[in-house]
Amino acid sequence: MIRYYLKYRCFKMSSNSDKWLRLCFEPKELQLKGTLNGGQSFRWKQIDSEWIGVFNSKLWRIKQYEHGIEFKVYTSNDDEPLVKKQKIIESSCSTDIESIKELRDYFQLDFNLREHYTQWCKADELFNSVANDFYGIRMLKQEVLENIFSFICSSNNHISRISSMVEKLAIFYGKEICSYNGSTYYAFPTIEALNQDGVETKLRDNGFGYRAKYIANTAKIIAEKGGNKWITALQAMPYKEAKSELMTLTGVGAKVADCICLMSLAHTSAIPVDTHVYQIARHYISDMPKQKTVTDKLYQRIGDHFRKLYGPSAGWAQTVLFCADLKKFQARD
DNA sequence: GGCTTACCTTTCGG
DNA sequence: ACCGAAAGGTAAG
Repeated sequence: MIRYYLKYRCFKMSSNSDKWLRLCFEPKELQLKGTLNGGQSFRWKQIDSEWIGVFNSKLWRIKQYEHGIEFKVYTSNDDEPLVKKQKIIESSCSTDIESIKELRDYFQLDFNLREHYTQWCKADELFNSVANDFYGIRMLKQEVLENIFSFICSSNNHISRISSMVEKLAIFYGKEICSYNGSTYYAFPTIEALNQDGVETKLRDNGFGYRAKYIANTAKIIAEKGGNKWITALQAMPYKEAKSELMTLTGVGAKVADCICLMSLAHTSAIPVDTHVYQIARHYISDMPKQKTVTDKLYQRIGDHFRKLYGPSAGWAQTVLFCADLKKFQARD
């Protein structure tokens, strides 16, 4: 068993509250652009040299630099419990350590990416050919609820439109975090907020199309199954069980369920087979049937192929191929 | 089990 | 500028 080590160091850039914190790691462990802009999360935008986005009900500004990343985090003040506020006054560094931990979890920095890249390069020529250009692409560990509703929005849809839909969900039903640089940022909504009357109508009026019903129904189903308790139970399930549980939700089929398993439940071998992956798979599998649609059987077969090729973290490897495939068609930057 | 069709709307490309 | 097609699919028959 190989143990992986990464070096983390944190220090303040200045002593006042408006400080940048640093998270250091080996080169090529994380590329912000490929990771945040690769179609996993729809809530990040690049402004000048920094990435701005929301997760865990906080606003994060993150910059890549030579030996890691620098970041600032903003929380809404009014919901901090008194005890926590006192704690902040006593020791501002404790929140810094919490922030660092949250960020490490979000980027899953305990996963040694470079070692895996080396293995995937050996295992597969196509991976090897894109690995240099698409280094440092990680799976994020996202909030489960955001992940579920984001990918319900993703069906038959463009990334640009998905992003605007997720933003609308946050604006309509999420709690305000803060304003920064002329924009107001909102947390992703709770299940209670999404399970109100009138959600379907409002979303339909705002261009969600048939997904409005999926979202309203799914919110209802999750609430009836116990809301956050259901989420906790889901997080404890093994991959197959979690996948079939997710597929009981409206608008969640095999592909979306696998996205959620991979991107927020840490099931590293889940392979979401979409049109891109299907096209990629055609290059690998010689006797691939000429069907236009992906049947259940074919879906399974394609996933198994990549799992055999890349091993237990095949989902991570496949995401790198997906990013490479995405960028091929948008080489405008 | 596999195949077809409808589904909403926006964005993209010719 | 206009218009058809595609867009990280799913559900129903």
